[in-house]
Amino acid sequence: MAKNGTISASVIKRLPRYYRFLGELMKQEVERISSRELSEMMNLTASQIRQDLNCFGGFGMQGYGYHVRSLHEEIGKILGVDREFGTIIIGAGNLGKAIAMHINFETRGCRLTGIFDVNPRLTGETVGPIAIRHTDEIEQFCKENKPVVAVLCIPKANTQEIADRLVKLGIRAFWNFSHYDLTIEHENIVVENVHLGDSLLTLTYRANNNIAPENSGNGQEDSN
Amino acid sequence: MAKNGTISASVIKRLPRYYRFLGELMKQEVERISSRELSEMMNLTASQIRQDLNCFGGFGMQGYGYHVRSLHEEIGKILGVDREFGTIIIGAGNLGKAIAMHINFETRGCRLTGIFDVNPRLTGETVGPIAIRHTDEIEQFCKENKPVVAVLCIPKANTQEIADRLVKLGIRAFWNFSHYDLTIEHENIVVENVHLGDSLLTLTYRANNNIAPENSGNGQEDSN
DNA sequence: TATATCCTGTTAATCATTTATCAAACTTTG
DNA sequence: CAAAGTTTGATAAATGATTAACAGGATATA
Repeated sequence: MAKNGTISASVIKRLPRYYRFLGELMKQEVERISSRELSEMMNLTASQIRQDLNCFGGFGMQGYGYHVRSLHEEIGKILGVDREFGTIIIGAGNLGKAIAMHINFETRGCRLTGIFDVNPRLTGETVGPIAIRHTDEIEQFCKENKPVVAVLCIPKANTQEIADRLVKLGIRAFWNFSHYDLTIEHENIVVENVHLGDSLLTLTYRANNNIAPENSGNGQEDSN
Repeated sequence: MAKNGTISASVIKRLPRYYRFLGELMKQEVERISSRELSEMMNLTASQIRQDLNCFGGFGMQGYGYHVRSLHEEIGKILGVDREFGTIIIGAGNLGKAIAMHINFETRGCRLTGIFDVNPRLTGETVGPIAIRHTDEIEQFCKENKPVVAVLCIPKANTQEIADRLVKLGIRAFWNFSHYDLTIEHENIVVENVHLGDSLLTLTYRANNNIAPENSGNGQEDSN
């Protein structure tokens, strides 16, 4: 909550969503917006939006609101979308390929530079502009290209082993889609466990017990 | 928190993870486990585990702990894994196919019965055991098969329109992977917006500001 | 069987997050 | 330019979530 101190996880989770909505507003050539208007668009309270933004600095102006373009830019800086973290995908199965094609890494501070798979039959096949390499080449590749982010799309049995190996090669952020709860003891290494299966289960739970939960609004929920 | 009252979203989000860990313990033929042991495995406090489980009833026994098999079964019931919600995927691009192949719907109370895409070239192609149908067939299919869950893997421009159409056809739960914040005004309809892009952005934010956040432990984070 | 140990369910306390409030500051309008 | 209307940033209040504490009941052991 402090302007310099650590930002709470709840706030951080909302930042990308602010960034998206502001991007949309920019496309629609909206110049200014108040916390009240934005709150209506986003299904939040105006108070929360002001509180969140003030963790990072007073971007608004009384009687005016927020300048859409500047706020978008500021949040972009906070999120680090201007960086170019080298990014590799481990596992070129259905999911690995889908993520390679579906996620716009560039607009999120990442540059996808390599895809790896243990299956030698896939070696050489291309996913978009990138050729699949064999897992044995990871060491060589990392020494040359110094990637920072690794996306894990591999079976759970191999996940911890591969992750430990990647830590030694300088990977500092793991985006883990494997059906396994990855933990890295090392400091300064961050992990995001996605667990799509868990996400589906919470959905079906809510579908079952669907007596319009008064607490969480109207049954919408975000996974982030 | 009340035993009958509404369960908080925070608790619900943890249930699938409990379910997974208990499943693993069963595989390892562990018969009983205490909240303390489980808390060490899962990186939670024992207190939280007991608190969470007690939202649903006293499954444990003093001096003994929890019977792994029974607890697994109970949580399964709560999550509704025994149900068979008919499930369809809309959009058979990379992501739609990957989800069809990668997610075990059966073990999560869902039965995947149809995949649809607007692209007529994909019609007839199979994904696992399921043939892709053209989007025009959705109406007919829903009348005959009464699916309840829809997985949206389509561009954001079409998402709201398709969702509204599906609501009329009886869909009551949306698992939305499109780059769009879906909201359904209807009561008794639940939505889970996944937003993989946002998930990546929170990861890179944490990688940037990576001065070992004392609050959230050691930099591990779950998306659920 | 008696004793020491263990562990749950529950209540209380702490901590975190969200919402409400309001003075100060800017914009708009006549 | 003055008055009316907005809207922020900051602080306070309210709500929610997590952790701690502990009595009561079960197990394990000798």
